[in-house]
Amino acid sequence: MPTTNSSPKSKRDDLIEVAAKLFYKQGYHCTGVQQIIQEAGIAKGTFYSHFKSKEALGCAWLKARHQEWTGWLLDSISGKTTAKAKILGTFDFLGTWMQACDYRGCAFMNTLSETPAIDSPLRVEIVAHLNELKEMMRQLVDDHHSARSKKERSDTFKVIFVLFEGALTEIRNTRDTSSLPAVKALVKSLL
Amino acid sequence: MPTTNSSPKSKRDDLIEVAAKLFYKQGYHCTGVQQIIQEAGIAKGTFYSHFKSKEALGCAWLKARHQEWTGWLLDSISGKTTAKAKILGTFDFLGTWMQACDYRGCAFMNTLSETPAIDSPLRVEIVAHLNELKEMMRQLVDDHHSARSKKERSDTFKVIFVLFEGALTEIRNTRDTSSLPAVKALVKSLL
Amino acid sequence: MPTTNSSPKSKRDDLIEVAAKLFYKQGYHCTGVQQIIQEAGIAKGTFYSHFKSKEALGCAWLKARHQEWTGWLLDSISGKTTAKAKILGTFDFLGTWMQACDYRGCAFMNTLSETPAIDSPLRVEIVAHLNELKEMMRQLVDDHHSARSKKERSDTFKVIFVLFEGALTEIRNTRDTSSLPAVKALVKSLL
Amino acid sequence: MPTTNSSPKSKRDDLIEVAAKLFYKQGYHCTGVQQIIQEAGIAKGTFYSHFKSKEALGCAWLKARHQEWTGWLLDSISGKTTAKAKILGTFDFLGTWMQACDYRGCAFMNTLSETPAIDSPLRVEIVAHLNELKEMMRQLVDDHHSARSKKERSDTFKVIFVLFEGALTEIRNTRDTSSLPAVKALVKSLL
DNA sequence: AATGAATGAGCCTTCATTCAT
DNA sequence: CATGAATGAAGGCTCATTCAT
Repeated sequence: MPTTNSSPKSKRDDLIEVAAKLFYKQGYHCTGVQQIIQEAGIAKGTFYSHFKSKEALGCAWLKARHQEWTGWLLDSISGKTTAKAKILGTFDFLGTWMQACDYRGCAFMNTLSETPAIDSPLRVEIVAHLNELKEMMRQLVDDHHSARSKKERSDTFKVIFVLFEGALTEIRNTRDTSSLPAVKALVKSLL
Repeated sequence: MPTTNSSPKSKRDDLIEVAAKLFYKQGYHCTGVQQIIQEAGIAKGTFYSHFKSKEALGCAWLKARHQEWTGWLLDSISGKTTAKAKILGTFDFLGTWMQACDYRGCAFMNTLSETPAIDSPLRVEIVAHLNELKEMMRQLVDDHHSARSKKERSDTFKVIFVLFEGALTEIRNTRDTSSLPAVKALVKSLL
Repeated sequence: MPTTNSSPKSKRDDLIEVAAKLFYKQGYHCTGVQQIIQEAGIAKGTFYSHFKSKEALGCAWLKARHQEWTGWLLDSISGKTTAKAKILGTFDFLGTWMQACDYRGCAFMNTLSETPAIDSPLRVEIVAHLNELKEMMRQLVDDHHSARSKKERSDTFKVIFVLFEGALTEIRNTRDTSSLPAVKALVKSLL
Repeated sequence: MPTTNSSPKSKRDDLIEVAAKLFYKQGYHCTGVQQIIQEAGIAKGTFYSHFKSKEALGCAWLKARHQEWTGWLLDSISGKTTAKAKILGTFDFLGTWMQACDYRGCAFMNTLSETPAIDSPLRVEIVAHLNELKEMMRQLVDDHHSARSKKERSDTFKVIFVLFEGALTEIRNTRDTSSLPAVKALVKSLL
């Protein structure tokens, strides 16, 4: 995601950008503040003038990541004209994106795995992201199946969302997208 | 997985047992060797006479975890007489187990999230587990659909496995099993 | 020590005022420049345009504190008409002031405890304060015992000053003024 | 205070010994863990295997200091045969000791100045020391004035203790023992 | 004067691991 | 096998100070 305007990036943005790369690739706990500031070419003190803690940077990263990733997803389906096509498009996006990210998977789910403490501030961002993604897909299903009963729509949405999460997980685990066509075919049959 | 004989547990087993609890609950990187030996009541040196590194303990944990978890799964479906009932039973198991483990999810997938390095020794255990689980389920689908074409069986298996991984992920993320009935109904419709 | 005119306080004075509160309450080394400027609502750069270092602020604080505290002491005995009454009054002041300051004790002695280096600039202010206080009390004793020999006056002053410092210390240590009456009675017997 | 036997000192004792020197000379907050381990020739990790924090070392130091200093005091008056001589001896000790310690004063009072927080663990040790010293002197006064009323003994003790604390403070402040003879003479007159 | 971003040495503490006993 | 003292690199974070605006 290149910045759209040519305004000079702030150090804060530099830090988030570097952290995004490292947290995502190496994991949150395997990435030290030291490495982040080193790769960003920024002093220790500067880091802590922008973020009160590593955790605060983690939250800022997840907030930014939510915007970025949601943008990618929406962009990828913006050309589709029907809700059904959009839903199917999200599964195509899954394959494309996972290959592009070297099969690292969902930043939010990965960070949730690393941060089981139920009161972690990171969890707030994670849950917010997952909920928003969920609502986005629920809306698409509702749009497509507007004629059906609430219960039917809800169940359809539930399994499609589980298929989305499952496909993501499977591709991450195996570094292989070969399950995707069958999954997509099943989704199609549900719509 | 209880030990089959009544011999006193070795220190090595004590360490794995304590590590299992802590790695699973807190995460691999958030759990220090110090905490493990402390809670196991074992000396530092003794630890390193049994495991050459924390990573080696991690591998031993995952090996043991594979046996334990697979045992739970097989036990839970051993009463079923048909392949179809066994497959559906795995989804019931999912709900029961996830509630019992406080929604922490799959030790292997969580550890994969924490340890993205592709050459990590932990990854070997993770991949082995996931592959064995996959083969187990593939066998069940093959047994059930023995009359169908290889391609059909393969596709059915793929989507069921994705549904299994997806349901697991969804329950972990939301600490809620309410997606499970719809997922199970879909699986049933596929068999 | 209120400012004698009604001009708005300068930032410099704000800084000294905030520092006074924090240095006294928390100790000199436990109080950071950051906290001072934050509570004063003043920028980092502004701080260093007024004081070349934290130590310089410390000196300014002690200078101001000397004026303030000496003012309190003099005010408290200004109503007394004899030297003897004034001397006894200083011990009454001790009790009143120590209770008011929550038994934190003498800013100068406390800072001396924190700053043992013999060439510390802070020490200059501390010694100056203690000397001036000493001369003030010596004058009172001289006034009262003007008929006695120099040696006698000097010895009387010495023990009274030691009793003053001792009472201050004792009240600080115990957060309790119950030694004061006995001390005051002894002082009275010496005059 | 040299160790009386030739047993090899433990690293823990080395650390306390080095810390004692540095905390006393430079102050608690001006002395870093780094400097302590460096001068003790001990690794970081070793430090924290002996003390869970710098504060814990501080407490251990004060505990040891209490024994050491009390020993010095008792030794210095053990040759005296009467309570009166012992009391007067404590003031002689004051002068001797203060010159020997380069007028740094009482480790406990200095540390109290640095650590105003009322719930500091260091304060527990400080208060314990001051109380024990107080009881020691109260006992001497009681022994000497056993014929007098409780109130009389209490008041005498109070002023003598204040004189002790005051003399200590005055010598520390001025790096000069010249007040001591007059103080000692006054104490003598009270006994 | 005034600002506040930027600095980097230093803070206390924890880490996984080694080694002599 | 078992011990636990010892290691030192690295962890996250705060410090007093500088400097371009």
